[in-house]
Amino acid sequence: MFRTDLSERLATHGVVPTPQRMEIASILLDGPRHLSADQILETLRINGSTVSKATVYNTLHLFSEKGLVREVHVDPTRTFFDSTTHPHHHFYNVDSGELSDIPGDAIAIDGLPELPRGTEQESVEVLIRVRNTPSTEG
Amino acid sequence: MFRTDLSERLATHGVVPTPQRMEIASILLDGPRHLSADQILETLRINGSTVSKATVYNTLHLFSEKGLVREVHVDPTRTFFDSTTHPHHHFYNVDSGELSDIPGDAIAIDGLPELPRGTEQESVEVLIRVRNTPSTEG
DNA sequence: TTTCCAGATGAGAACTGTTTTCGTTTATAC
DNA sequence: GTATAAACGAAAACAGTTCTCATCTGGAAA
Repeated sequence: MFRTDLSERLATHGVVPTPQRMEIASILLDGPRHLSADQILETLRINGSTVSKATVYNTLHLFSEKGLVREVHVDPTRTFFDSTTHPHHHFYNVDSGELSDIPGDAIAIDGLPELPRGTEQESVEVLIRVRNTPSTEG
Repeated sequence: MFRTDLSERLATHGVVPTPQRMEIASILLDGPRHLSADQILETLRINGSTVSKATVYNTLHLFSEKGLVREVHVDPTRTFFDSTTHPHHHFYNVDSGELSDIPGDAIAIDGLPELPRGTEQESVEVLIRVRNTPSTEG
C-alpha cells in the first residue's frame, strides 16, 4: 500500500495523518496484521524510529476508536490490534502466541441464542485455540 | 453443595482440601460461577475471611491446573474463573462486566476450518459481546 | 512426645502492560 | 509574528498478577 493511500485512509476515518501515525499505520495497516503494542514499538525501533510508547498507545486507541483497527483479547498479558475490521474469527496458537485469521467462509455459527434480557448484540467471535503438534518423527 | 461434597471433589481432583481452599471452593465451585480473583477476595473479606491474596491466586491456579475451573479471558484487565469446565460458550456484557453461560445447545458451530499447519486444536470458544439496551421508554 | 519435613500460607516487593500526567513541540489560523 | 489547539513524549502512576521468602501446619518418624 502506498503512503498516499494510507494517508487518505487515515483522513477518511477522521484521523489526521501525522508522521508518527503514518509510521504506525505503515506497520499495522499494510495488510492483514495482528500485532501487540509492544511488537509495533519494537518494529518502530528496528526501523530506526523514535516514536514514543505513549504515542503508540494513543495512536492505537485512536485507530480503534475510528474503526481502522479492532482490538482482540485472547491473551490476558497483552492486547492485539487487528487490521481487519470486518467481523471474522481467529486461531490463537498458545505455544507461539501467534494470532491468525480464520478464512471468512470456513466457519459458520448455527442458531444464535437468545440474548440476556435487556441486552443487544455487539459482536460474535469464535476463537479456536491451537497448540503446536508435538513432532513424533523428530 | 455440602462441605463434605466439596471436600471430596477437591480430593478426587488431587487437591488437598485445606481450610483456605475450602473457603475459596465454597465461593467459586458452589454452582455455575464466573468470578475474578478480586471478586473472590472481596467475597472472602465480606465473609470475614483473612485468606491472603497470594493464596487466592495460588489456589485459583491450582484449581485450574487440576481441572476444577477454567480460565476465561474476555477482558484484558482481569481473568475470570469459570466453575463450569466442560466446553461451552459465553455472553460478555461489556457494560456490566458480567460473564454468563450460553446454554449448551443454544449455539452450534458449522464446519470447523482446517487448522494451521502443524497445529492441533485445543479448544473452540464462542464469545458473544452484548451491551445493555438503552431504555428508550424511560 | 519431640523432631523432622514437605507442603501450604501470607506479607509485601517486584513485575508488566497500560494509562495518566503534564510540559514541550508542531501545525495551522489569524 | 502571535495565538491556539492538537499532538507528542518522558516519566510517573496504576492495576492485576506473580514472585520471594519467612513462617506456619500437620503428619510421619524416632
